[in-house]
Amino acid sequence: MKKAVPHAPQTDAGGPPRQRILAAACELFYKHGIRSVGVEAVAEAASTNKMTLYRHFGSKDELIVAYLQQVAEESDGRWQNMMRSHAGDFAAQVEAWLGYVEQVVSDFGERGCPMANAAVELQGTEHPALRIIEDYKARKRRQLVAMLGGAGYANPERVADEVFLLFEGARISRQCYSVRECPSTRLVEMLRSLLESHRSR
Amino acid sequence: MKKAVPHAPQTDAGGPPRQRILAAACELFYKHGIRSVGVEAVAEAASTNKMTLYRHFGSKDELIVAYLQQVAEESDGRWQNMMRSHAGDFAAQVEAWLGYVEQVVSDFGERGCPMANAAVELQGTEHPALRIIEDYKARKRRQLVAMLGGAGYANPERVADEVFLLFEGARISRQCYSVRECPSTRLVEMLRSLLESHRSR
DNA sequence: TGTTCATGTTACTGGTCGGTAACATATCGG
DNA sequence: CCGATATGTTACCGACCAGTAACATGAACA
Repeated sequence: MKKAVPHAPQTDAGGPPRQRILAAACELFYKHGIRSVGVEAVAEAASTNKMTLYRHFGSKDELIVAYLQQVAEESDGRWQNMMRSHAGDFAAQVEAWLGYVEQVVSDFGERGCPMANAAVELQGTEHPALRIIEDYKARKRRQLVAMLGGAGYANPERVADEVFLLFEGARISRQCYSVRECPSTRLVEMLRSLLESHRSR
Repeated sequence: MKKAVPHAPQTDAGGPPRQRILAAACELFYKHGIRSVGVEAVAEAASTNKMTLYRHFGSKDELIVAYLQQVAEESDGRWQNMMRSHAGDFAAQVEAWLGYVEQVVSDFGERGCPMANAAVELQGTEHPALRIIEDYKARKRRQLVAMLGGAGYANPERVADEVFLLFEGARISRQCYSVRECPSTRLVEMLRSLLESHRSR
């Protein structure tokens, strides 16, 4: 097995240690995966040390949980901002979300959905983080259904599921394809025509 | 970190050691992930020992490569059988493939695409297995395009990509959702209506 | 000034894991 | 029967890693 992160870069950035540690964990866990990143590497990247890390997070498992909670919080916050800044205008909400999707899927640093990746790495265990992932995905689905329902789509659950699977598939595909061939480059246009074909009938 | 596979079950089954080892690796790597399964566990599950394993596979990395090659071989074989047994009848080929998808997605033991899972676990490294994954996915895409093109769909690349992302998304979702809510349960009907809407126009 | 509390530092433990050495056993072809 | 070749067995090494102990430092605050 190759080591994923031999010498962690100092992704410092100030702020209290707990915050720096969490930020470093977010970056490293996402980039290299949960299992292949050691707590020492996280502490180093946060410009601190293992002891301080363990004073804030009782164990690596707790840190993983905190990492996923952080991801969920950021994602939920982003969603709420998006919905609020187009409150009432459902079409604009959908459009804003498509913009976000476009951005995610074309990001060079895209390494898939952090939640899905974590689920893969923790499969077959009873890690408490799995609960967070499940809740997160269910919540995301509900949000999508609500938005599409508001926008007047006939079968919002059905459309949401389809949209969801496409997005999910696109993100995981970014790790399996050479950049040139990855079908995720056409995701947004797929979503557009999918939504078009389910337009409020 | 929780251990994923504390005591490997003896999934014996006869045959020469190399074959048993590979079979055990396939099962364990798929069930619990690559990183969390040790070579000792694989050897035990194959009713042999570490030394014999290392005589056939020079390292764990080689075993991982062999595992993914095996997965690819099986998948390619399945595809060819499916295509051959309905040679000439493209509609029947599509139908057979949908049957396969249905089976995969409703399998209780489904833990996502082994290739995609491996890609997640190896992200950020330069593991030789990544090459195999990339080739595999590109090949799968070509096969799908060929089948759909034969079946007379107007934009086979476009349809294939969409079908692909849906399938990929469905498989990864099985690891993120509680069984009841997983949108993958509706995958096949999604695929059907998607194909229907692109019917040879 | 002196106390307190968070943080830094070093060194360590115990366990796991990939990989190897050395030797024993078994099987099979000549 | 003999020797070659594959396999089993045991023990070990070195690296890594999660987690802890003990102590030093430094800053805020009374």
